[in-house]
Amino acid sequence: MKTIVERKLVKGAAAPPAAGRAQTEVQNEPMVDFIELFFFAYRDFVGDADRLLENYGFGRAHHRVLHFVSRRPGLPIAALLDILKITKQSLNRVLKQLLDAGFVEARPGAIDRRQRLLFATANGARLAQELAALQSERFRRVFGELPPDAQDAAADFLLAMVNSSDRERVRAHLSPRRRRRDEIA
Amino acid sequence: MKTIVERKLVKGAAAPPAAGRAQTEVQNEPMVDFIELFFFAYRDFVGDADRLLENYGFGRAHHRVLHFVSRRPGLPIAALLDILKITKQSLNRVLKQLLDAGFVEARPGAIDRRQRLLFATANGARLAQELAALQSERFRRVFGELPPDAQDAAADFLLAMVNSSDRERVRAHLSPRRRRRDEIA
DNA sequence: AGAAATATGTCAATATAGCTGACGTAAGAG
DNA sequence: CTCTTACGTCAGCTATATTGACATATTTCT
Repeated sequence: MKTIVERKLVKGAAAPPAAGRAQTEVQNEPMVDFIELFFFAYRDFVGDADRLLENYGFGRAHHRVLHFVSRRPGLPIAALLDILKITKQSLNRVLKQLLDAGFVEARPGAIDRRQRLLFATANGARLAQELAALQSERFRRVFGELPPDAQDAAADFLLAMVNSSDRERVRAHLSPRRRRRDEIA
Repeated sequence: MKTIVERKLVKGAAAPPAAGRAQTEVQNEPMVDFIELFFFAYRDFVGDADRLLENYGFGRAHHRVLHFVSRRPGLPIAALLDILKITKQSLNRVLKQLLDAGFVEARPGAIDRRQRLLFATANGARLAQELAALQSERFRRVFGELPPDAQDAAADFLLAMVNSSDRERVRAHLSPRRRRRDEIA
């Protein structure tokens, strides 16, 4: 029986079809490097935590929720949804698992009792810290290999990459030392 | 006070192991900032392309395949799997759609005819370029807002973030100008 | 007070992107 | 001629996301 493979193959391998391609913009070219670098860097960055999370039966979604809840104690649901840019239905499955497992807890808001404010439990904080330690190792290695000003440069670069609509909010949650860096603007 | 800003990489120079607990504590804190910055930066970076891809009925998976096929004409399946770190079954669904849609084509290898070498078609190259242009815009804005040396600093940073096992291969695919930057072995 | 808006939960159906395991086939390598 | 490699494919499963509809408190507005 003839396979689909044979049908799809183009007979007589010769020159690539789009042979004369893409000399279009010279200034465009170097940015393609960044697209690729960013992909690989992020791929390996998240890969670290993934292995640890498996031991707990959690995935990346749980990691993100736990991270932000632990970093922003008392975070309301709506704020978390806005950070993650997902729907409440998506969040709910993951959040419920974290609540059931006792890594996160929710308390009704004191001012607005419709809100459920999220907090990491002791266990949750411990796991969050374990995960952060793992990923911090990578950053520490990286900055150990680079000149001393690389940390500030990287922080500036990453912050600039964020959509301007969210940039100030992201910056507001950096540690005070780093946040102060470009308040001179 | 900093004396000289050394831009060259300190290769293989093992970072000093934790000198003291107090310092570890201090160094730990800012890294959490980077974890968060990296998340937000990547979230918005990929968000750009997602909107364009919807018009074609494609997702991120298609984007990644198209990107690497277009950047590495004649890429064999196995190499693509290794780059993406996914299984062939996962790749196959996505790749088949790109083949059927005429954005990618496969030719048997000239040396090893078991291989299917992947190429972007003219249409595929056009879409890849459109996507790259979109994402390049963000980088161009970012580097427009930062000092002139930020571009090299960002490239060094991102490359250092990649697992050492893949770093040389990633670097080998950078544009020659950038690749030459730290060939000082 | 009553209506409207808000914050959240939930049910159902669906899409996408990944996975493991098992099996098949053509072609290179020993 | 066997073994291995490079790939395709079937089947079934999981994780993460989506849209749409509806329910329930609680706050806010008129």
